[in-house]
Amino acid sequence: MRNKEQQTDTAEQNRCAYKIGEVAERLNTTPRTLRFYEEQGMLTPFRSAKGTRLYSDDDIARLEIIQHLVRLDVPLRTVRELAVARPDSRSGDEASHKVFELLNALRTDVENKKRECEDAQQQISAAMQLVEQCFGCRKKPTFQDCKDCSVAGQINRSRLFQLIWDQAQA
Amino acid sequence: MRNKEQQTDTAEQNRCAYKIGEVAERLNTTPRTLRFYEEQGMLTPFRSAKGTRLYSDDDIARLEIIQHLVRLDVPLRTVRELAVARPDSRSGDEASHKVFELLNALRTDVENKKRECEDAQQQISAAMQLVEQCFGCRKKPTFQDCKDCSVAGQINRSRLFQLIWDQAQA
DNA sequence: TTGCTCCTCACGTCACGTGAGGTGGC
DNA sequence: TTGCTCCTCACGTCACGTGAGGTGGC
Repeated sequence: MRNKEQQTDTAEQNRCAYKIGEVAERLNTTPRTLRFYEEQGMLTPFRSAKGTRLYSDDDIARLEIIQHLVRLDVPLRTVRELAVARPDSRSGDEASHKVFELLNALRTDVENKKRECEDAQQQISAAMQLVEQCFGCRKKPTFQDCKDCSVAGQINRSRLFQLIWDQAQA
Repeated sequence: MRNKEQQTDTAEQNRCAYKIGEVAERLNTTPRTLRFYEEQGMLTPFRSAKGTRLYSDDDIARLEIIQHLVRLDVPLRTVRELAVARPDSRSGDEASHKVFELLNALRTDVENKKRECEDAQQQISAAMQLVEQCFGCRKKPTFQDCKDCSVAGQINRSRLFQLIWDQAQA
């Protein structure tokens, strides 16, 4: 690594150094979460002489990716595995196969999650249509009072609605 | 409620009473999770004389709905709110408006989650295509050795790939 | 000096996981 | 009796949330 490159690297790290509060607000999260990611070795922001964390644009990009994965219930452990697979490998071939496997597993997880979302959307829509039919109803919402209502006969149109409509809880 | 109906109710509860192990296996979960849902007041399975939990078909249907919602990161608190909104209301109108609001909030959450999945699918596909290009590469996966590779120039095709490819971690 | 953000412990929470030690039916 | 499942504590874990008490620049 030549001297010129090192200078550029340092310059890029110092340029655009944001404090934890700004970064948290920008990423719609909390300082505690950013400190936690650091605790877990997900990234190591630069520190000022007094110890204040200073995040570069690269750090922020990294955090955004972590956020995306975390929102899809990817454990931080897996995120870290993805991040270290390449530097921990001895050749491009080894690195790429490791990463490919991780990404492949991730892909099926995301596919399944998406399907769950689509199923839930169906359930929610159906349940909302049923619930709307009770707007303005003055009866008490009990098994007895609803027994002969037309809504009662449609319960099986949504499993989610069965949870809502369910008979007395002990 | 007439005598005949009560008999039927009791019969239905006793009929098809599964033990916790069977139920856990069928729902692809653990006995501990089912006990936890009970602790949280999500359902109250019947007990045998010796204390063994016996789950009815209705209990299982209820558990399946809870599982769906939990997988979408719906807090158990919210699931419980959905379940108690109706019995806790004084009229069908009140119940339906409460439930409608809860379902409406849930719908937007699920929509957002689905969008996150779709975005992630794009990222993952793009990252996999890039990673495949490193299959068979004998170089060391370092900044220096990869600098002039054609893959290095495509990093910006996937933000996820940037996490994988990222320069040295401190 | 006041107000704001930053820092490091450190305990709390939520949805379970994981033994520890004991009971009960075939 | 052996093997299997069930039970109730109760502590551990993961991804943070939430004060507690103190420092630092405008």
